[in-house]
Amino acid sequence: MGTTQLESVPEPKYWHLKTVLSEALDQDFAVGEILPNERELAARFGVARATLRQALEQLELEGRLQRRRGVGTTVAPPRLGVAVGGTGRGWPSEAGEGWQPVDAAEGLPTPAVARLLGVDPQSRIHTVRRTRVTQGQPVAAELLHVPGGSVPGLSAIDAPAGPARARAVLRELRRLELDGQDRSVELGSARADDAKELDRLPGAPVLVVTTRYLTADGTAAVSVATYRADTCRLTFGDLGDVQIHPDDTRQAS
Amino acid sequence: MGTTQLESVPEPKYWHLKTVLSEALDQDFAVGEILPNERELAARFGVARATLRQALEQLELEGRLQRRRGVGTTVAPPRLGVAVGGTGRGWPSEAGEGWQPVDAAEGLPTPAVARLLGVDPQSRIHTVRRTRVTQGQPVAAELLHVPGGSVPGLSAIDAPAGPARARAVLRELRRLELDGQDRSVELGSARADDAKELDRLPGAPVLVVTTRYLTADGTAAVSVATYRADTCRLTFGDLGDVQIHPDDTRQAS
DNA sequence: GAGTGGTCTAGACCACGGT
DNA sequence: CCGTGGTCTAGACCACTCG
Repeated sequence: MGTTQLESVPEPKYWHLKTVLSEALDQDFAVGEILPNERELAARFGVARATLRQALEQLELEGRLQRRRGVGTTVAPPRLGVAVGGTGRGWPSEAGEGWQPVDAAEGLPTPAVARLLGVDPQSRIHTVRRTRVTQGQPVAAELLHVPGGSVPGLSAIDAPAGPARARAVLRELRRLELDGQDRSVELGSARADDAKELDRLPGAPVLVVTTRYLTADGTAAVSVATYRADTCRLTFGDLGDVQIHPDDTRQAS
Repeated sequence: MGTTQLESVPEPKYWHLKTVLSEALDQDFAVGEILPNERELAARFGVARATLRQALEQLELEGRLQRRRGVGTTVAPPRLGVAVGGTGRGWPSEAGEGWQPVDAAEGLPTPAVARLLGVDPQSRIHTVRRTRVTQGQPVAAELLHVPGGSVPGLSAIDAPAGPARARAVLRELRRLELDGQDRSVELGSARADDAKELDRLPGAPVLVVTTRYLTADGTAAVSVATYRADTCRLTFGDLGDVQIHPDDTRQAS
């Protein structure tokens, strides 16, 4: 009788821990505040550090925490709403939306890019690297692939490597008349070079946005942008303004 | 002299392991094939099981692997492209696109939902639960929130709990004239109930798609859909057909 | 019951950021 | 230099699936 049915379906420790921490974050901590270090938190909750870390990992994945080696764990601000534009907007903008051209180069496409572009894998393409910064924070790294054949003026570009060359390619690209766009979003993990641009460790979770730019002739360019999944909320339309608290967005009915 | 500079920037073991495994998956394994178990793989690569698991975790996050307790680790098929519709499509379809109504209930909104709907947190709303199935696989679980005030016929619904009631609410909803939509995508982790519908463990990575349905009167409904991040690629437009191999989509220029 | 992945422990050392 | 989070180990036990 007196026996209450405790843990009949024993919740994993890290899961329970995550819940407890999540509530503590809401109530007892302000954005930017530093949490006690992992060893102390683990001791305080009576678990191994690895278990505590599993809980922190989840919370970081949900955008609640930010961890930096050598510094500590801080409470993350709400995710930034970054607009990625509805279908059929237009060419990639130059200065707008925080995009910053980094460099451009010529080379062979990967099989997947060749397939997306609908070109011969052996044909040379131009690749523009851009970075997107919002409110001082790097949020995305992009590779924009343009087949040499789709833009006439491309081969004439003689700007030296660097932002100037990237801008030149983009300028040529915008001469074309755009018919529409195609977009897909999936989860990925940051490659070493992207991670560096995003100020994260390799393998960090990212949202990979693949965009096809279509003209009457077919696919004129393909962009693959990797957004920081921990700090970003991709918006299509006007939802960007609204504050969404990550944890109570969804509810049991 | 004879000393080659090995590991001058020592790559983490699990990262290197991931690369090796990734290549092995491309070359030596077919989709659906079962890998050796974790203990054997760890032994074969000379690492602790935890380290091996860290590599597997990443590969699963990228949609390359599928792990099921009691069964084993299998090679995952390419991600399913699931259409989530461009901005301004229309009301949620009933039978189309694999959506299946599950249930409907009345209750109070969470603060976040109330904010998205622009209603008083104390007002009662209807919540419809739906599941989306594609090619026999559950890919998404959705909660559709409808304020009682926005649809006149809603209070007259007397269908018993279950799919019939859900269909009734959707039917009433479709009477309204839709002005547009708003959408955002972010990373999250599956709540226990969603995880069950998606056939995953709680905490599994999901893509949370929040949609606002707008009429002349304001926000008529809000949908929060959680898609399996491991198996799904969300598509906006016509990109759904194209095969994208997860790993070589992005390249160094 | 045998075999699988999932959780957890108690340590150790490393890489990085600030002082 | 110290303190932080990041990696890694070698175990143990649990929960699940299936024959």
